Amino acid sequence: MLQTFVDTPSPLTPDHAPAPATTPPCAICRIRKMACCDGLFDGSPGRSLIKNRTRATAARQNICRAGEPNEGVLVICEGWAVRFIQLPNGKRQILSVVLPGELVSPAAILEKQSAFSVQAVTDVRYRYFTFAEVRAGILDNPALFDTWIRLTAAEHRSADKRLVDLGQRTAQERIAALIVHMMLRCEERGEVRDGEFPFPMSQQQIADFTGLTPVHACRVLSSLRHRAICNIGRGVAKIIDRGELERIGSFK
Amino acid sequence: MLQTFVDTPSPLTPDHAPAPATTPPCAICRIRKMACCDGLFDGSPGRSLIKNRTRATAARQNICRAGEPNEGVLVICEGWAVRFIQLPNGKRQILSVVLPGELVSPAAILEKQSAFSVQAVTDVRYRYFTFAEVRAGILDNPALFDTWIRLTAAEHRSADKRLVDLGQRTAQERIAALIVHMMLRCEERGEVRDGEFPFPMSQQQIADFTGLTPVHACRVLSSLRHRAICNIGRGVAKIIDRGELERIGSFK
DNA sequence: CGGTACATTGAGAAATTTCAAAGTTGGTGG
DNA sequence: CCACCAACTTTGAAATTTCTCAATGTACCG
Repeated sequence: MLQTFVDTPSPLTPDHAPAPATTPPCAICRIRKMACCDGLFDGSPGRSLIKNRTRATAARQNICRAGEPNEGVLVICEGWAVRFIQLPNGKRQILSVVLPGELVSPAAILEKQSAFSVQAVTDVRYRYFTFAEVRAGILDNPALFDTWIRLTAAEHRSADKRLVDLGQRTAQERIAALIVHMMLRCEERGEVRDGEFPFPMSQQQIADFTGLTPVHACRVLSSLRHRAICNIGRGVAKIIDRGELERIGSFK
Repeated sequence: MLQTFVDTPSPLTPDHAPAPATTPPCAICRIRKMACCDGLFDGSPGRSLIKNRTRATAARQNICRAGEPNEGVLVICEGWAVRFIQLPNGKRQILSVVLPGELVSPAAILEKQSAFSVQAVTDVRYRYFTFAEVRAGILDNPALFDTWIRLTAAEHRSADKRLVDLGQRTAQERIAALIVHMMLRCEERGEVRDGEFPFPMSQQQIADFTGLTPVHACRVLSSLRHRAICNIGRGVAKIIDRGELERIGSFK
């Protein structure tokens, strides 16, 4: 797995080759300045990230499963991951998409047992912080406390928005909203060029996120493509008519 | 049940009409021992609830609206309330049902501007704590910190469950899940007798919670009634076949 | 009483799912 | 380099779920 990650960067990994896991990756982390881990931990030498090894999981593999004891607080260093809940009948709901530099779930930071699973969308590099580190960091440092409050509140607002999405909006609106949302997040990271950005989610994953069947997700994507609004496929999203896409995807 | 409201004026009352309550309400609060406010604040005399007035809002009126500056941290003292988001097109999604003794949204505890609205389902009595009180309380007292963490994590797990509900389950399953969920919460409060408990939500509210139309919610409720599973109406839920209801409502 | 909000019912339309089959893609081993 | 395999995507047709519109019935309140 690790070998896969180091030797065969997927088409979606940045031009700069990913660091081998033995190099302190945070030192060269492209998004370190915007990453939660930077604000949360790099300041205190004793708790610096650098001494923690990263791990890797190949695309489409699970990083952790609901019900397993948590190893600590999970942060994605590189690649896309999704947080999801699997039902006994085989259906699953993707709860959120996690990008590099983000905590997988700020609100679940002290949960000893996870209520959700996490899957790698692309090849992913990630690391854990121990509960003790995180708890002490937050209680020691009021600024960290506020940062963490802000992250938790943001995650919560985002969950509320998703509820509105799933409860009140059509298939097309949900898919457009997902594309717009990912576009904005990629834009912040400087990953959008000529209206194109990495979009590694499969149609099955898009369906699991939006609460649709893969077949219907495919039809909606075809329709968006056919109407020259955007073209999603092969790991890349190309936005053609941004105004129209945002109009469809925004709350009405 | 809410005799104190008889003397509050008609439904045309301004939303923030204060309750006439001269009695310190927490002293007689039936659910005080299980309420978040008891654990969070009653211990410290300087911040005791007792000196804060409660306010009242009549059934079907809004307690606060999204976008308005928050007055503080909202706790429901008596009655049912719902947290919701209203879309410009008139649709709305109910995010959660809040019962007496509960914080309206633990994760939003320090948000100066609310992202959601709150509506009274029944006549409701409630109060605010100031941000300063809450923040100081949490930072001063590690036990409170942990309590609050737990509340936030629970709210978050609940939001995730609702996402699964809205994304993956049928109308009948969602409605059954709502009924079972409220039954369990009422059971904890000792409000279930002979399979009956208060259920003041209108069909419109049930629909807004489950992401259905009121007409379809009505059909599902009729079906449950017709099949002798449960009978929802006139503010009361009567559970007839609990096993079957739980089977329908639980994750499959 | 009379009105208003809420609940129920029917019929047809629209959105989404299901099932099934065929086309594509990318990776693997010969 | 090619053939093959597995996973993913696309398309069609029919079934199902849910919505919309419209009309009627019912409870509660002043």
